[in-house]
Order: sequence, then C-alpha cells, then structure tokens
Amino acid sequence: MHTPEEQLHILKSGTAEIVPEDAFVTKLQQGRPLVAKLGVDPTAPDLHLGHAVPLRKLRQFQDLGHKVVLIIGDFTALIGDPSGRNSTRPPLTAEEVDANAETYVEQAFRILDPDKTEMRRNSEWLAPLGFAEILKLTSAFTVARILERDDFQKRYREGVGISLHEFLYPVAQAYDSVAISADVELGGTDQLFNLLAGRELMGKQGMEPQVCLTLPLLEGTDGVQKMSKSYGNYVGLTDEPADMFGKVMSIPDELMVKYYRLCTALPVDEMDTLESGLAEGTLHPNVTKRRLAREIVALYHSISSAEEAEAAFDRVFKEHQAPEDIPEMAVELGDPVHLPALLRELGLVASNGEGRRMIDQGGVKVDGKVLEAGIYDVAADAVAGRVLQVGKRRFARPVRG
RNA sequence: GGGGGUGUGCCCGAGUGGCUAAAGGGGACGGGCUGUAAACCCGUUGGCUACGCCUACCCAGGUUCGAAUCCUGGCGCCCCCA
Repeated sequence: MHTPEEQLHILKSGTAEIVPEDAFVTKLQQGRPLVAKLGVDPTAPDLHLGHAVPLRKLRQFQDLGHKVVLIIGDFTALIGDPSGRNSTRPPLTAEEVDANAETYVEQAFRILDPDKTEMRRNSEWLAPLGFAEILKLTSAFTVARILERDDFQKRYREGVGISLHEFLYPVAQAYDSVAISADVELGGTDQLFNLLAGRELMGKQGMEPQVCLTLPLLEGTDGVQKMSKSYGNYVGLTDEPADMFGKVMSIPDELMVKYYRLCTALPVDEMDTLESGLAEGTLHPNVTKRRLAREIVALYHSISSAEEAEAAFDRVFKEHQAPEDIPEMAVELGDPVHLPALLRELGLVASNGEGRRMIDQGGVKVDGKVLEAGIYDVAADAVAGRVLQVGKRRFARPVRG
C-alpha cells in the first residue's frame, strides 16, 4: 500500500496542473478508493498516443487501488465540443455511436484494467432531463463565466458564430461529474474550463467538489500541432509495428522527453536520467529516439515486434535497401508498360501525373536503380517481378496477373 | 424585420475583364545532406500515354471576341442595427 504522499508523487508526474492540489491531498488521505473520471468523445473511433495520455494516467490510478469511470459522451456528442473546429460536425446516429464506443473501449483496454473500469454513457442521465431541470442547471452559471472559456472568447472576439446550445456543453459535462460523484476528473490542458465547471456545479449542489487534473497536450509527429487524426500527425494505437516505429522516429528531437514522459511506462527517475543525459549531450539523440520508438511499440505490440521494426527501419533508411517482405501484386502488364499508370495501379502514387513527376525528380527506382527522367515507357520484362520503389518508403513488386 | 460583408486549389490567403492552372504562406511529396521518416538546403504540388488537350475559383443562368473577376437568381457563412 502506498502512502498518500507516494501516491501524489506518482499521480502528479507528467501532469500539467492539479486544481487544487491541497484538495487532492485531502482526498488521498481519506484512504478510500477515489472515483477518477474521464469523458471520451465517441466521434473518433481510432485512438492514438494523444488519447492514450490520460488513459495511462488513469491506469496509474487503478494500480493504486482507485476506481475509474469512463464516460462515453454519446449525448454530449450531439453538441460537439465547441473547439471552433469541426463546428459543422454532423450528429451521429445511435448505431455509429455504439460502433465507435465499442472500438474505443476495445482499444482503451489495451491500457486500462477492465476489471477496475466502469463504463457509463451520459445519455443515461442527460437524455431524461426536462426543460425545467435544464433551466435549473444553467442557472448555476453566468454568461460572463461561460465566456471566459478560451474558445468562446476567441470566437466571440473574432466574430465566429457561437450557437446557444454550445454553451450547454460545459454544463452537460459538469452534470456528468455530479451524476457519478467524481473525485477527480482528468483531461488535457484545453479541458480545464470544462473540468472546473464540473467542480463548481458539484460545489453548488452541496457535494464534495471534484479535483481537476490536467495533462499536457501531446504534439503530433509534425512537432507543432496537437496530435489529431485530422492533421494526419498521429501515431495510432493499432498501427503496425513498423509504421509505429517509423512515425515515432519522425518526431522532432526536442519532443523526445515529452514523449517519454507521456507515452511510455518507464519509471519516473529513469526518465529524469534520460532528460539530463540528452541535455548534457552524453546521450546520443538518435540512440535515445530509437529506444523511445522501441518502448512505445513494445507497449502496444511486443518486445520482439519492436526489435523487428527497428531492424526493418535500419534496412530501409540506414542501409537504403528494400524491405524483406514486399507484397507481390498481380497486375496486367502491357508491352511496353506505361510506368506512371503502373505506379498508380500499384498504389505508389495518386495519379499518373504524380508518377511522371516522381520519375522526373529521380524518385523512382527499379531494383535499386534510379530511372532516367523523361522515359515513361519500358519493356514489361524490365519491371515484372522486380522491386519498384517510390521515394524512400513506398515499395511494390508487380507480377503478371 | 432592416443594412452590410463574404464564399478561390489539401488548408490559409492574394487576385476586381485578357499576359491566371491562378501570387504568397502552410502542409504534403521528391532530391541532397545526415544521426532517423530529426534539423537544414533545393525542388515539385489539377487531370490526361502530355511541346498538346480537358476540367477548375459555392451552384445555375446571362453579358462579352474573352470572366475567378461584370449582371440575374439561388445556396452557405459572418457582422451591425432593431
């Protein structure tokens, strides 16, 4: 059993903020299992490392004997979190929500302990609310207070429309906390407002208010924007090992420490050592990033597949050789073969035009030999059964079919 | 209810009758270099078996030798006043 102090040390690591921290300590000192809440959006079925950040933290709560309540925001999805983006998000059907929720849970349980996780849908308590009850809830908040929220403030200032119902998003989320008597709610730093709304509402209803625990937002592989599917900068939890390894290797060096802290399960003091080693130059960035990539792949696949992924990576990017297992694809080969069309058919380029450009830019190789610019038609024998490569990462082997 | 504004390529954003497949930036992709799909530098970025042809600037018509640019009617988004 960990003392409250030890628990705080573990749970605090990697967090952006705990509001208020002394209340959190008090709760831990009560010695009872706390209810840790995380609300999830059932609109994006594919989880990535960014989603995994709060899930990892929840796992720590579970390992310390606390209880996790995962709330599927099937009802709040009707509003859509008013981030300003995706404002025209179409409402999901019940079936879509179901399907998304299912895949979400399946992926989340790669991290969470299913036995210590309670799943709830907020339609359970939000759908039956009547207008009178909603009025009562909304009266707990003032417009000025709601407008403090960054998104709203920004949109209001810039003249981007805000629909009235969007004001209800934080209210609904706050009510979730009331419904399950949350002790702690987790979320990204961008969620602080919503988390605080829950805290306030609980207080106004005479409950012991929840503590808000925020986690830093994880930048995606581009190193700039927050990881998200729509930016195409994400590392999916279900990505293939080789892909996952490569994507992690493509993050900027400066982001390594953050990834270590938020995406791996290494002990905290070990991460401290890594950080100082990098800062002092005693650790080579490339070696350190390789380890990071291995740790992450091993977490979602296995140690052996992480090692295989690294070997495959070296083969392609360090030794500039073709990977060992290139899929053979049966295609019809005329004679001569029009290369741009073939590359497109193999899925190596998006259009014939792009195929031409790639050839002209020296980006296409057959069995490792760069093709000459301006020549688009070759004998069928020159490509049949051979390795076609576009750029560094795209390979295919066409065979007569 | 009244007045005004705006809608451009993956995204942002110039362009107000021809020289515009459409400036600039971002992203993406290719090449070089390297320690990696880091960083940095250079280049490419509508389609088409292609010195040409086709399709494109919200949609549908119209004016004109010629329109992303002008007119008419729709649709969407935004602001102000009430």
